[in-house]
Amino acid sequence: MATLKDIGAELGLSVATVSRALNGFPEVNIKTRDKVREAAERLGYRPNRVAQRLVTGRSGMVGMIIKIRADMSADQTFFEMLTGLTAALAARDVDLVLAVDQDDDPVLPYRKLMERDILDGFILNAPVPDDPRVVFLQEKRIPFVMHGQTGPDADYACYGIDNAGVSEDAVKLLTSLGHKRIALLNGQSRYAYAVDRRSGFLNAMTAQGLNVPQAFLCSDAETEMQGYTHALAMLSGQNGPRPTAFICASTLIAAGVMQAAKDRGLQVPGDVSVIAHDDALPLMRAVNFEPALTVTRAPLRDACVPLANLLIDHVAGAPAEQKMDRAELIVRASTGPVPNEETDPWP
Amino acid sequence: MATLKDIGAELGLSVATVSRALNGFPEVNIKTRDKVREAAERLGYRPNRVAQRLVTGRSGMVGMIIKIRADMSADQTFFEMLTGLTAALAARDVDLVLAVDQDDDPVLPYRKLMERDILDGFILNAPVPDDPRVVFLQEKRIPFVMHGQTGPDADYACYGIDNAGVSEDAVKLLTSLGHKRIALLNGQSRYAYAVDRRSGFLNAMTAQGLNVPQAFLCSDAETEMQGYTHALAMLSGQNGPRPTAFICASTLIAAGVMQAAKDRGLQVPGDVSVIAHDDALPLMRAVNFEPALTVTRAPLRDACVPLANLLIDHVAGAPAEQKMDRAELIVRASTGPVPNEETDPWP
DNA sequence: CTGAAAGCGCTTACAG
DNA sequence: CTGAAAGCGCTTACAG
Repeated sequence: MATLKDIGAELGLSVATVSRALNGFPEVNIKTRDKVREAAERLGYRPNRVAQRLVTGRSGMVGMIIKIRADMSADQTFFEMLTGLTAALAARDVDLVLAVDQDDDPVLPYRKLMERDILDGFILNAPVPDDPRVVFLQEKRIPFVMHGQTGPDADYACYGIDNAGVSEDAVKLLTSLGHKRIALLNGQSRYAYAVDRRSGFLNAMTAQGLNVPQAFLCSDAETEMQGYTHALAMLSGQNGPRPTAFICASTLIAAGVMQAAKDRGLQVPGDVSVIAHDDALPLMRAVNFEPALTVTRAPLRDACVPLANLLIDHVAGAPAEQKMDRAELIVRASTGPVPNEETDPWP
Repeated sequence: MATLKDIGAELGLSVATVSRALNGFPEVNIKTRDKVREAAERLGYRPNRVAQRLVTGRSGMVGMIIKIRADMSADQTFFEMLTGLTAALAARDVDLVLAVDQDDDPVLPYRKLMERDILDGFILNAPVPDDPRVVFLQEKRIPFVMHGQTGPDADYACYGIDNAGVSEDAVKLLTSLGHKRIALLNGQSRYAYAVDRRSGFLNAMTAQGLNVPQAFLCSDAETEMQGYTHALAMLSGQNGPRPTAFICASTLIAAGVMQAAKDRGLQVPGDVSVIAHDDALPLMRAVNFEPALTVTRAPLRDACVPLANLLIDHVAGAPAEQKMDRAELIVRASTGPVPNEETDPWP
């Protein structure tokens, strides 16, 4: 393995100059710089990360701790994040170390990893209200970034989409189509995103002068089966009027809803409109739905770049930054005008 | 953060002596050693891994590349391995870096990671015949360990269970109970373990003088649904005689088989015996089956310790070693004597 | 614009 | 049994 010294010897330059040239320091003579780069290329030089890390005092590694749930519906999400984060971090020469949380105490795995003293910071996900991990890491002054929006008052680095906005966009689209009886099939209420989606939904409905019966709200695991079960119950009409539209927390839930509509003999979007939030997971493409699914779209993988950059910059000393993006509304074929009550098979 | 120098200053010793004491070198005076250790403890000393790595020339990190399949049945397995490997490696101060294989070329992700020049070696799994990853890594002289047995002639580090033996044990148990018509619901035939299970099965049957009709052999994804479907077909009796016993590649498949038996109105083990290989995944416990499942048992997590140690020793210069364990046969309630042909509901 | 030097925190021959 | 010294490969003030 070629080192700076080898290049220096080759060119009759000091390692200092070689280092500066390779790192693009402006004071280096441009001809020198080019000579150095050419030699580095030719000798197959690659910087020794460990040496760089020793001198900069950073390990170049960040950690992520994943919680294993019996609910395996999170897996696609996990692999998608893993793929994206690995790439986004690698682009800045940072490696990701994973650990599995097997404990009841949510803070313990973070403590254990820090004791090994090899990490510069952490990436957290699935924030909950008053997240104990946040309290712990802030107290220990350990850099981290949170995936997910925990409110504008967050005093730590975080990136996420505007989840209240997701619900607002869906409600606006549906009400513009005349829908009044709109159901929300939400994610589990212990997660911040589900809380935000719910409040965004209720606020938007209220703003339209619409009232939401309790029976139109549910929070559950994001599986196809849950979507199916809840939609089937709501569409039975046994607990009062049926919804004419569903806002689904995920495309997986939407798949269940569409099956339920079918099993009830209802057309989408003729009788029932369906809109879902789309994390753009490769195995569940909204365009391939029949009919193609209207979505609020925010590819999970896209979140990885800001997450990686926020964390790396923060580790390097930049202040903790909060960043939020708005999901994109993509209208496809699963949403349509509210059905005419006269042609409604279950008036 | 306290350093060796700090401890030396505290005690009036050189960093060399402190280093030796902490690393348990035999030449150090025992009193000195104890003093040093006490001071290290008191000052909260923890060695700087990066510095250690620079001087030893190793990164202290190994990689694993995971392939993402549409077939999500592998997930439990993945998380189980991740958990076990992380722990087993951490016990020897090695970190695991994960990457996701998104490419068609199975070798590309290994090449990419090596170019980043941060890994000491790799852990591979799911070997296939003439594995191209093995060819590549051997050619580049990159240390690795394979999870899975690829034959006694392997000239690289590997650890796995005796998969032919798994089938042999199952066949021996079942034939000792009088079974002659035994079906094998195997994993996908592109994997080495499935090949070994199959040949072990056929050899053991032949050794008993028993013949296996083609209809009693199948290779498929290891899902409950596949177990259900194949068992249901075999138990229909439409393609010739029904099997009286099933050997299943996994407990998940066995769950499907037991459901199929139930749906056909058959008792386990009265009419049909079921035995499965059990990786001891936490979410699919063989003891909780109804009836409790007879298994060949080899907890996946147990494999992680030898894997980690084989790799780390190999990285440190030890020769590549092949190690194989035998699964444990645990007889529970799902296997019983072959049914009397007279009482057999479908003779 | 470039170089000599110090230093990051450790390990390990080499002396004594 | 212990210490002084060199060195792992880099970065970065400090001189010139």
